[in-house]
Amino acid sequence: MVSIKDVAAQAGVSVATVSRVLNSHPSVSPDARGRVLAAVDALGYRPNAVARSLRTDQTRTLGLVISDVLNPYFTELARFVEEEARAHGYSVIIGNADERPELQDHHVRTLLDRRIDGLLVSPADGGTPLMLDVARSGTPMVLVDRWIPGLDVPVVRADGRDAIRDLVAHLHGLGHRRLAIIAGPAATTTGNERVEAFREALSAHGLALPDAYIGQGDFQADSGRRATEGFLALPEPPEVVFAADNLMALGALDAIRARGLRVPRDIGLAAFDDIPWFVHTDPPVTAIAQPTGELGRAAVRALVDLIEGRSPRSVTLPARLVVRSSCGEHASNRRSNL
Amino acid sequence: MVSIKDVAAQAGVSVATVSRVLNSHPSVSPDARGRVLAAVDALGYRPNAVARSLRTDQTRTLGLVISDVLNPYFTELARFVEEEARAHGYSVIIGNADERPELQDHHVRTLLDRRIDGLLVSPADGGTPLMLDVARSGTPMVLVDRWIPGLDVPVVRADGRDAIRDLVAHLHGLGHRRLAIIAGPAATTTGNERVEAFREALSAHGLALPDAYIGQGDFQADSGRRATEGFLALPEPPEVVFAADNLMALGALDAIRARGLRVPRDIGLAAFDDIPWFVHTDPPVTAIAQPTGELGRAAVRALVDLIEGRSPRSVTLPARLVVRSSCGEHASNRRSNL
DNA sequence: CTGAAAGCGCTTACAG
DNA sequence: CTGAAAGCGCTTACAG
Repeated sequence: MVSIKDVAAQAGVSVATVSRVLNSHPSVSPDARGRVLAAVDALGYRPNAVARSLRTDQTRTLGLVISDVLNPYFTELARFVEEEARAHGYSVIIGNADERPELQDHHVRTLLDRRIDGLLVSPADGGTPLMLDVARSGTPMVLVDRWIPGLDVPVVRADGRDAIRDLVAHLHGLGHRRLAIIAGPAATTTGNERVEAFREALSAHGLALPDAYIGQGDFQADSGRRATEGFLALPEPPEVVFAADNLMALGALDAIRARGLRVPRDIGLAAFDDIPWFVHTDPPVTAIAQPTGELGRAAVRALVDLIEGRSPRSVTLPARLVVRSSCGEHASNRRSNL
Repeated sequence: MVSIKDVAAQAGVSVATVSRVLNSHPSVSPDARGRVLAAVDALGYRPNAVARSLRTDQTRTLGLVISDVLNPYFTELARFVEEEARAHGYSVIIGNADERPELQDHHVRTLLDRRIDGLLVSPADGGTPLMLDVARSGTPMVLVDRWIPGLDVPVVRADGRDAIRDLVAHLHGLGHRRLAIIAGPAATTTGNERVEAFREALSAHGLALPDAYIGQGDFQADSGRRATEGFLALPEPPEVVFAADNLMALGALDAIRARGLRVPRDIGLAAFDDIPWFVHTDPPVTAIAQPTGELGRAAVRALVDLIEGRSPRSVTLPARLVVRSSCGEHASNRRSNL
């Protein structure tokens, strides 16, 4: 590998001068600059980012630890995060926790060892000891989507409360009364909140949320499958199942189909997180859409603020209900919705 | 940040000794080891990976540049790559090219600047000058999914030829004769090959592939939409459209639905790449499945071989046809397929 | 405007 | 078994 020394030799200047032109420091003579640039070009020199990081104590890199790459919601989030980071001159390294706290911690540790400048995480649970340490250590950190109660760290997330209320109103209007939910892990805020918001919305309509109608999931497809099988085996199964994320909705569809039942004729289905495929599923799935792009961008902006010494505030954006036909339709609405 | 010096001071040994116990070098007295470990623990010391990399000239990091993170096929590939890399003691940094050669090059350059130990890429086109340079420079590199003609670099990919032949036989058996394809970019090998395999399979049945039945796509949804609109506007539209990846199939479904048409009644649809949602689309989509997990694992193994001085060979794995109902069904088959 | 020198945090021959 | 020292490739006061 050609190093700064080679460039200096070729240009007939010191490495200090080479470094200055590379970092566009003002005090370099046009002549020296020209010779350096020519040498860089001739040699195909590229500065060693590792050495530079060691010296400057900054890597211009952000770490992003997401709960599950296979979840299209997080994939999309990751894409926007990278895009915004790039616009600010940062690269991002993604770690996939697969919804497992130990794997999350493994990635956090690796990222810290690499001395990333800041950390973006959607915690896989309520806060491992490591996560608490990191927060206390002063490493710039921002939480996305999910947060850790009691941690004084900026949080960028969507609030699904209103959308869930709209969903329940929609279901109630359709005549459904037995409504069930497949929840995420109780240790995650999104796991809890969605259940609580659902429960409150139900009670506003005088409906209860019995324990049997709360399926315990982990945000992955298999758990949606199992929870749905549980519901279907009940003496009085729910009329509609609300899956707290899109993968559990996929699992629910699997289970319903395996039983030979049809949506929405035999049972309705709705999901948190909207994805392009929901338009083409059989039937199209009613879902709650998050402003994913905005979330990703806001999270990066908050983290960069933190890194550069400013004090960002938490950001909460509204989610919104997208009605399709998976919960049944009003007679008057038939054929009106694509 | 606590450094190796702090640990040495606390343990009452030299930094050399600390380094030795950290790297489990044999010649360290049990006593010294004990004191170092205690100091590491007390101080919460974590070695600085940046400094270590600079010194050892290895980062234990692999770069993975994929064509499009939003494509579930590549997301899955990335997940398996990370898993296998972790098993070999490597981290991976993912770069998303969004099917754009300049963005791909940006990531390759960044990755090289970070001195990753090896590069895994599914090229966004036929080979930018940078890619050719990298290959020639001797940087350990393995191509996945797509490759660059004329480049002497190991390639790990699936061969869809047989599966495409099976698909065409299936379509022919169903009575379809006017078969169209939405191709990927001509500059990609997967873009070309799938068209050529399709054309050959057609000719084996005495069918031609007219230019009007070749839609030019770019592996992303929008292009599938546009190509399908083109097909539907033809005086004699095709009976079946074969999309060369799952995102273009999504676009095709959008276009078909927007026209008020139904699959497979009005037009059939098949796709390269199988994804979980295809089971639940309306109708379930006949697709060609790649052995994604095996591809990801084999690619990492090949790259690690290269890095460690062994000489891996290219790997080609078969893809396979998964018949569902999006192309119509034999009368005898009705109701037999879930 | 320029260069010599120190130093970032490690690892690793070398000498003892 | 252990430590002093060199060096990886940079950047940046400091002096001129």
